[in-house]
Amino acid sequence: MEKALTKNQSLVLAELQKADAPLTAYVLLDRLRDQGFRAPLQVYRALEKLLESGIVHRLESINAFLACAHDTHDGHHHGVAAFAICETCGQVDEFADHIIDDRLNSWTTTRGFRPHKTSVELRGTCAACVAA
Amino acid sequence: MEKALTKNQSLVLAELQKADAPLTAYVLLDRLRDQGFRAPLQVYRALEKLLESGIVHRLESINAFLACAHDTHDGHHHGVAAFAICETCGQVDEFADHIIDDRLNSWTTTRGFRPHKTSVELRGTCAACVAA
DNA sequence: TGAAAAATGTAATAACATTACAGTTTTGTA
DNA sequence: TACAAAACTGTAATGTTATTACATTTTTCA
Repeated sequence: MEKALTKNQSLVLAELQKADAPLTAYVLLDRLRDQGFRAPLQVYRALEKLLESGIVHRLESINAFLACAHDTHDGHHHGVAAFAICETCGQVDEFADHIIDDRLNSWTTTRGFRPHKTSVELRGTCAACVAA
Repeated sequence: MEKALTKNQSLVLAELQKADAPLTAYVLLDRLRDQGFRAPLQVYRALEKLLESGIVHRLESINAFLACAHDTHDGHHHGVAAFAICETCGQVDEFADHIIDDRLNSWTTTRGFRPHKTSVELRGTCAACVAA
């Protein structure tokens, strides 16, 4: 069942959803000052919950956060999310590849490794910026 | 052709090679104080070069650095490196999977995305720590 | 040999994240 | 519905990771 979001969680999520690129915690803080945010922890705590429920992703390679591109209303897993991050324009493309999933599962199963959090991130230049 | 390492680069690499787990920049700094290191930048600058040449990897998800597990004497690429990071004992297993490579290449080629740096990181619990 | 490129040293600061402590709101249930 | 537990919030301080700025030295190589 869907857990309702608290006020701070909703505010953080809304900012991420209206942004067209990932935001850092401190940018979120700045953008939420008008809504009463005063300290980093307010942002980090909200993010923590949003990350847990998978509504938001953290891009490890750039310390930034992004609303999940998929419809989150359905509860199903869509495997490991991969991200193509354009270092020029900041746009991020989220995708899933079940074969990559399979390969990673195969590796972890064989080795007895219990994955907790997996990240696949490509940093580079998107087609539009390559053309420009 | 192989570029010779400078003094600072050699010192940083040697520390990483003698460590049995990834080290952060500031841990490296502490361990190299006796060799004359005084400031973070000395570490970061050495790391920058070591990362460029692929002798060292950066683990994005834990902000730490690791000497490459492969023989670096041969100049060949071994595709994208994947890392299984045990959050309990800190040990890291580096592996490569050419099928994952293929899938990522396929995605980037199709989309016209030019990858600059790719990271695949699994954080979790290794077999030994699961057993314990 | 001498100019350009690369590397180094040091200080200061920026960017990202957590700990500690105090208080409030929500939730579930006796 | 009262009330205890759990979750959430607020604030300050601090810890951790990385970069900018500036001055100097060393290496490279034409």
